[in-house]
Amino acid sequence: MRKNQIRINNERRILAAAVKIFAGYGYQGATMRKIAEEAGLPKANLHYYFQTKEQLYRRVLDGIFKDWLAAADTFDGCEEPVEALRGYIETKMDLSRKRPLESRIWAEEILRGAPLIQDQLEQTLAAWLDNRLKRITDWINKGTIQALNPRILMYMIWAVTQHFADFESQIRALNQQQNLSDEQFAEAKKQVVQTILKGIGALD
Amino acid sequence: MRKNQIRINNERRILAAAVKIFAGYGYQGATMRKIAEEAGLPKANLHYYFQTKEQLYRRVLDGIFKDWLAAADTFDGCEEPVEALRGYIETKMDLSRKRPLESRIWAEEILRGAPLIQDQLEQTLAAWLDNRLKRITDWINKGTIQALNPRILMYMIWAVTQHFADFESQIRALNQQQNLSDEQFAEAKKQVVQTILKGIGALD
DNA sequence: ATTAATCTTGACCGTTCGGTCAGGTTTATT
DNA sequence: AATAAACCTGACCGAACGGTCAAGATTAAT
Repeated sequence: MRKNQIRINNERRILAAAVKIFAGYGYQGATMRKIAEEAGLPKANLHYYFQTKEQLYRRVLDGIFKDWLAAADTFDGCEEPVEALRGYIETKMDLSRKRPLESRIWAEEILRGAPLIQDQLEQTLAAWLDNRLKRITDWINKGTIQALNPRILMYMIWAVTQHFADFESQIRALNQQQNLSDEQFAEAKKQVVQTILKGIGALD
Repeated sequence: MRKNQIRINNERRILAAAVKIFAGYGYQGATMRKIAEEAGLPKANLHYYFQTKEQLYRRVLDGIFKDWLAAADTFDGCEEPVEALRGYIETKMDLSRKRPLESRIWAEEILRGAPLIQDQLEQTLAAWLDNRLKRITDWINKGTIQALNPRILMYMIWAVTQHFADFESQIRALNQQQNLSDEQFAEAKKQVVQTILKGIGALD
């Protein structure tokens, strides 16, 4: 057996359990006992791998942040606004649907004022955003999309794409107590892309 | 002095403090001690007016829900989609800007799966939404806006209008650590209205 | 086979939580 | 002025929290 395998396996189990519990109860509402129970390990064992609750939470947030940024590849891979934005919006919505727990943990952290990830927002995310804003500005200068504030466009895209994960329980309550089916979600994705692209003058 | 005035005054003080603390720390993170300190009252006094933390929280949520629905008046007052939707989006964004704490409390409750307000969502909000969906469907049938799923349109509007309150700390981190100025917010409002209305074929 | 390193865990600790309560004070009613 | 009702609050309670630790079990290195 590969060395460190025990550590690798147990850290993975604990992190998976932590995602579930942090998403379901929030940082304060989550307890090390609940996470331990979900992971099927004694509580003291969690503290062997992650010294404090905050360290465990930080590791969870780090993983989410990486996925968040990785979703940007689609944006960069295309030259024209229609493909780039469609790809980015669809990737982001798919990510929110596939991993709603992570989306909710992120949302709660921001809601609480981003006490632990402010630095990453101000540095990594701000730099990431600046690069994309330049590309949007280029499209505006070329006349491919209409004149607008690119920053606000990105906020709109983030808002809509994450809404379907973060407000899932509200959407479910308004959808005969059923989660969106794959068909409904595909329709939503299509309409979101259509509305935004048309709304910025990239279509029609 | 009007009778009950003491109760009225103190309940108001406690509710105002509770909004601040619940918004800043979440339901679990908020403590009766913090709320009491914020209100400038002994903790035992809070329990005299609100027997439990959950009852206090419910009263806060009730107040938020009423404002939420009241913002719909603009939607109903206008016949044509451009005025109705512009009015609704602007009212909703103004409300989020004026009372971001309430918006965040609502968002956190939904994030946690709406444990306390599921009934209100499934009944009051669902009925409210159905009426508005009918009006949107009428516009589609008249050809005033293009064919789309009205439910998804409403989700998009909710997502974007609340984003500026709920994700304020993220927006601030990406805006040179400054909250949006009144001018920036007015620009955002204008662009959101423009993009959505154009995106559904109500403009141009 | 022996030693060292890593892993496991029940029992325990100080702190803080939501909530209670008795007894005093203030306000309203007659 | 007397009584009742409403209001106030320091001290306290059991439960649950994050975290610790010593001692044993397992795995890796020699």
